[in-house]
Amino acid sequence: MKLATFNVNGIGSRLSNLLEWLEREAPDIVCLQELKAPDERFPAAAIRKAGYGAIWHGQRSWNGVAILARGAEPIETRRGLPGNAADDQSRYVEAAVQGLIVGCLYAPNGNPQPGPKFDYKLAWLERLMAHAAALYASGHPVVLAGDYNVVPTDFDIYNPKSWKKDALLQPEARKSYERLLSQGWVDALRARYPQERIYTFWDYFRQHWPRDAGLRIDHLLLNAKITLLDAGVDRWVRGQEHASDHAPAWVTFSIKKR
DNA sequence: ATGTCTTTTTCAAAAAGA
Repeated sequence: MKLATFNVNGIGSRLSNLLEWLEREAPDIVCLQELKAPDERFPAAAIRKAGYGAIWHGQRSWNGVAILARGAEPIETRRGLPGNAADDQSRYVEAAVQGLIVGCLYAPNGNPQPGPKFDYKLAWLERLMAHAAALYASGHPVVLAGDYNVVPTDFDIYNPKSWKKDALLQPEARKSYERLLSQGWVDALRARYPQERIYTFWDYFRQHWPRDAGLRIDHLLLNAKITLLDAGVDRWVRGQEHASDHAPAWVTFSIKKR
């Protein structure tokens, strides 16, 4: 089983890149973030034609998340994180698919910090943590995949110097991610590559992609019911014409029998 | 401070978020 997460940065302008990637890599399950489209503009027909069932939680202009399943229909188990009924940003959707629970998330960026956006980010991560604890303990195999907007350590960025004040590197955000992991989750990319630098995002500025000046902010977290087989990043997608600023990250795994 | 891209309002150019 192969599950991938891909921040597309606009499903409307990225559809051809997405379809080419789906055809070439054929992941079984896909988590998408930053659709930047309301529900009625999700390209369900094109995705179905590519062989995928889908659920989505869109929003005009910003955010938006979706879960795709090759040759199957994801069964939605949740839309939106619990814990704040007033939160109307589309950043979480969850489904039962292929025998596991998949949580697809797009954490707040949090810039500028300090400020209300950073406060919202930390509060959102707290809510994620509370829900993740319940999922972890549910007895089901669970994968939590998406754009966490957290660079976990200085080893997860080409050079932290110019990002020291960025919300993605703040100690509070890093502590949140660390506390989440301490519930028992396996960070698939780091587990697979303990000694290598591995990135999932290269911003559009300052020639970051040609210089391989990347950040690791897209993460795939596995609970104890899942056995990690392999993981990686489809870097070729970032090198395409008209690419998103993120590349897809993926994991292959099996589900434990007991 | 800057860099670049996407979306929205509105139908060109600029603002805002990332």
